[in-house]
Amino acid sequence: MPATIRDVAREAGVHVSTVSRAFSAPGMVGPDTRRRVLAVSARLGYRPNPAARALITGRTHNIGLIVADIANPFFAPLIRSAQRQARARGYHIFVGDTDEDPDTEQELVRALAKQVDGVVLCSPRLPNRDIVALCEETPLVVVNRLVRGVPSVLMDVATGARTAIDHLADLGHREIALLSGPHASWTSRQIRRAASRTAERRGARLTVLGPNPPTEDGGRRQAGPVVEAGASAVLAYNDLMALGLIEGLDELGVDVPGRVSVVGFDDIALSRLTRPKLTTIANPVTAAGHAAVDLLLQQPDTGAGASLMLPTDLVVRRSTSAGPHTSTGTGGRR
Amino acid sequence: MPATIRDVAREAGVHVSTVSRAFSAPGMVGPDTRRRVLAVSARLGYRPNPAARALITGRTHNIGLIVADIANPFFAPLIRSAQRQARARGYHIFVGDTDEDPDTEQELVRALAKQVDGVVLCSPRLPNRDIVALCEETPLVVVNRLVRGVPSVLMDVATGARTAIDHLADLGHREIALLSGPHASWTSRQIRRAASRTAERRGARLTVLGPNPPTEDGGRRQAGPVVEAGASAVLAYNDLMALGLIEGLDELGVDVPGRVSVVGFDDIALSRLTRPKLTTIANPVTAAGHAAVDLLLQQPDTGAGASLMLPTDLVVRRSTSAGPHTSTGTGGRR
DNA sequence: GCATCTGCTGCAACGGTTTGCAGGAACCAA
DNA sequence: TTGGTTCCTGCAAACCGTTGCAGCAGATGC
Repeated sequence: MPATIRDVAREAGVHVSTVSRAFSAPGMVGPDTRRRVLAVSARLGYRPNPAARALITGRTHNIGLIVADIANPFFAPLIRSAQRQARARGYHIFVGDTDEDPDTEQELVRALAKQVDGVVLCSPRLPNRDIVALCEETPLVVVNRLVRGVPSVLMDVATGARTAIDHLADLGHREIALLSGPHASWTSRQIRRAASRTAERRGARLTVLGPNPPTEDGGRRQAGPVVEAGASAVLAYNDLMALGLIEGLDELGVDVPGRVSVVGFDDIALSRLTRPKLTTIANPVTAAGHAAVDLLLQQPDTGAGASLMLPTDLVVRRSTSAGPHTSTGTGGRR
Repeated sequence: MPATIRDVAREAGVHVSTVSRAFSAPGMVGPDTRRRVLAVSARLGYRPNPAARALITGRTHNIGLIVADIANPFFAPLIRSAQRQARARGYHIFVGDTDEDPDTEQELVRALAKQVDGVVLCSPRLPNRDIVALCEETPLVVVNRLVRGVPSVLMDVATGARTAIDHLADLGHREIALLSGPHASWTSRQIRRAASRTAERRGARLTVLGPNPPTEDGGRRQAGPVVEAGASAVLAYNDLMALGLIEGLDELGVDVPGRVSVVGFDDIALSRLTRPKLTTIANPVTAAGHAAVDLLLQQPDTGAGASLMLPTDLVVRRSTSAGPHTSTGTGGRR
């Protein structure tokens, strides 16, 4: 029903190859021929069929974007910026939601592989080995995970965690709890390691609570354990958990930041809107989405393996305050 | 490089058509032939190329999903549930972000049209006329808009708005402000009309403030105007605006719900996490995403034009309280 | 034993586009 | 006029599957 290249060719009195070239290699056809072809195309509403084009060129001008959970506000800006950047470069994007399930993740990549020029895999839950295998089947860029030989976009969560613990230690906290994320999360491991080290260096005790689902509810459930652990400060794997925790603590009558300080991770949009406003480590998600697409599309040029580390940032708001060991001597007063 | 149907045919010692049928019409090939073909396919990692398949069958098994803003938390669950339902039915989804721009919206539908079996258009900003035109080019389902002849999924925002105003009137509010949404939003018009009527019926005065961008910032900016208008209660076009407004009022030293009651719209996930927790009209977004996909995929059967109206729900939390005209006589005390 | 039917498989056209190759016209220089 | 360019256009193969049709073998019916 929609016009094909043949319809245009017939109507314009030229061969189909000329029509094709009028679109994809404008310099190769005579100016007046080109004008005529374009005019006819417009009149007939002709648009080249991407599937047919892909079949022969091997380039689909589509990319796949796979995340653990589309509805997680952490990913929303990433998807948005990836989509925007893709579109700017003439690409469309497929999104896939793995629901935190590694098998779905793998299956999704494979299913998409044939209809995309590459896949951006965000916060994968798959073991490295499988990611490498997928990488051989289709161009791949991984976000939030370091995999040897696979180009990746990372956010410097280790430094973020260090900064967060330093911030809490500076405030005089010595009993700190860490709400860890999903077991398969590389980010969570990074945070945990950096937090442990920093806590040790600062002479604070770090209690790791988890793994937890990276949701509000995952945080709320740890409210009890947090007070039992006697922590005066908490670093959460992400803002959602931090907010859930604050919620849970509130239900227990524990004031934040009065009795417990809470630091989140990500700086999702809503952490500015809660009360108390959340102190958190800002993750450069928008930049990451943009960068992942760029990396994917230029991949053949630069060669695989290029990785990118984006900086994180401590944003101090109102969910942290001075702890029991505030050193009035050297730390100054607040 | 990836295996094609011909590789499998050669390796299995059968004709390509047999391989094809082994996948798409298993009953038509002999059982042992089928087994052999499948075994070879597995060994070679063969998967039918969807583009080639689409070229001849005319079905891509993809659908397009277009929203005004992916990062808006209202759409996230919708995208998620649409993706899930699509996948359950063997479809993948493209997402497009129009950035609230009608032209982008139209262009996106057209660009996607050839590579999808249909498009779900959410909260379109395009005039009805253009939507009808698009509908003739590709199967279309519209969410949050009623367009004659185009199948649509609606949420009963009119009833929602009525319920909200009734709630506020019941609480004794007589000066109510409405923060309207984007000018091109059908939903916003519906809300406005229903709110006006209800306010009139209840003897309350409704001041319409807007149009506003449907964001936190759009709400914050109206904090001043709200107090100037002397309103003791506000209904916002969406939760984001409501939260922004509360934020703005807080900066002005106006307590919510002490001096001003605020009702939001949508019941996005985070409205449970703010303080005060937001009273809002819950929109059945997840159901809508699911339904839109179903409607789109069964479209040829039921014929176009089928529309679906999903119910909304008032969720009373802590951002509303008794107003100046509390009728202690009939309304009971609180 | 012959015609008929059923079940499986092969053949070849087809879908819409791209692209290497070749041919033709117009141009220039000698 | 001839030979060599340069530009433009047409031809046809190719991409990877699907599907209507025909053929063939074996089984069935009489």
